[in-house]
Amino acid sequence: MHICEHCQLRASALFMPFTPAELRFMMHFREGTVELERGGILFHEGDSLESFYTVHAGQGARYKTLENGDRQLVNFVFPGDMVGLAGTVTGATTATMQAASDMRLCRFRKARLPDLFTDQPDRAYAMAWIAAVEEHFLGETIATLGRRNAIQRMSWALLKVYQRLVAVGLRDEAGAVPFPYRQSDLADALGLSLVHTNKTLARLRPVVRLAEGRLSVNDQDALAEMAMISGDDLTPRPLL
Amino acid sequence: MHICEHCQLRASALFMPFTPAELRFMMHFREGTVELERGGILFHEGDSLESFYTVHAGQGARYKTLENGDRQLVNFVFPGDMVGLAGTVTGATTATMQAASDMRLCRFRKARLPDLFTDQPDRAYAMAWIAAVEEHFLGETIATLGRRNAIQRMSWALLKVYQRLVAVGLRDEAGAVPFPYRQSDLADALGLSLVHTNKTLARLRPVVRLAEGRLSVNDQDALAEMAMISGDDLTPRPLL
DNA sequence: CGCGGGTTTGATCCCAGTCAAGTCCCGTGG
DNA sequence: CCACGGGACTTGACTGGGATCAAACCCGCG
Repeated sequence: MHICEHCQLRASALFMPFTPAELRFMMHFREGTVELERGGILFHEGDSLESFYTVHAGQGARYKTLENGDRQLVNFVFPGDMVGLAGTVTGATTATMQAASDMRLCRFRKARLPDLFTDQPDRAYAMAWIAAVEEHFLGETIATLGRRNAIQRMSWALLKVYQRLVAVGLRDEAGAVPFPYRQSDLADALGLSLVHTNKTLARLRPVVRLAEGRLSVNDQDALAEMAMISGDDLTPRPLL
Repeated sequence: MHICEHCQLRASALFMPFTPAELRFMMHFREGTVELERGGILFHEGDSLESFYTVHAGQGARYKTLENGDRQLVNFVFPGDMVGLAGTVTGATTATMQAASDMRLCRFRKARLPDLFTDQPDRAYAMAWIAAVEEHFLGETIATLGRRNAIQRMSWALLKVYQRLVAVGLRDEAGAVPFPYRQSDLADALGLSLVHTNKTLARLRPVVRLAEGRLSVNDQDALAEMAMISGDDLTPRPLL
């Protein structure tokens, strides 16, 4: 399931293929691409958007800023993801979208969204599917923040990120995946302080390492180890 | 935005009205109603559903059960809400849906979902809208669990529940709304222990009371007070 | 060489979890 | 009629995980 055949190239492991007719339609539907440099902001929380996007390359994060000034990261954004749909449909994005590395995104006009639904009911169905998957992840995040302790949260997050990046084909020979986020990003994602985030990472160092913008896992056993720690089993999930 | 004109009767304050043609279509699309008694389970996490539902009356909750056995409530479910869509689209629900009071729901066949998208693009758009609103709530929940302390979480949750139930017209003369949940439900929703939930409620008692299945707020000032405590302002949100 | 962003480590404190009792209330059965 | 039990709620005492404060360290850069 996907919206952009272009971004789908990178995310092919995740999504079903397009028919030629759909491809032509999508090429037409797409408005262009957007380049975003590390740290760049695609939209702010509350913005009303004229476009939504799919991620072609690079990684980012969506976060909310609370009244007292601190940040809660809502999710990481990876190649193949769709962002900003809420901002076009409801007139206000629910979070700020920022690039953690240089990114390239495909842009789609809001105005043509009804056309998409009318002309391609399958695409509308795909969007329902994507929304459902998104909801699944947010639900897991809620469970993690609500009920797991620091080391469980950390291994859960790193495991999910790793699996996701492997799925989109970004694992290198050494078994590492790109990880442009800072420890403070992880802290804000997991609801931990920066200091405790660091100490927790130290405890996990025998299993997983974070260095030079890469996340590397020692071996397959390490993955199982992380799953064990996080309290998440390795049985392949039906979604994603 | 809504899917069921029947449930919309209860939730009319929230949703836009149907056209007569849509009404005829929806009546046909709906398969029937479901009665659920207090404690009853509509579906379990992981179930593949043949139907999804809208809530006509009563309240419930969606929760996940973790490996270690404890529960994380993902969201409360109120009249006008749609539940189980993910279970029909992706083949696996993301959480268990349980009734906190007796409930009546409207049921819609999965098999007819593509028809809905094809025949009524507006309805498809409505579903995107609903998904976006849902995502908004889940994001707020994540921010709350990640970054707020016990008393902030509690007043945030009670305020949201209260506002929501007022919006669907369930406030009585005394300014109270039905609240069939137990303190342990609140605990599981907010990621707190039952004991601390109770103590936090005690601290909030000058402002808000929970008794006999009702949630009552002293006055308008109390609402502002809760908003202040929770760190959430009272400015009306664009999304409900 | 100084500076700033990111990371690391140690010391201390406090919010919330855990354990333990006890109350209130209602339904059931002797 | 009262004893019993179980579910929801309450309250107190103790403990610990993670927040906070503080200080380095490392490294690339002007």
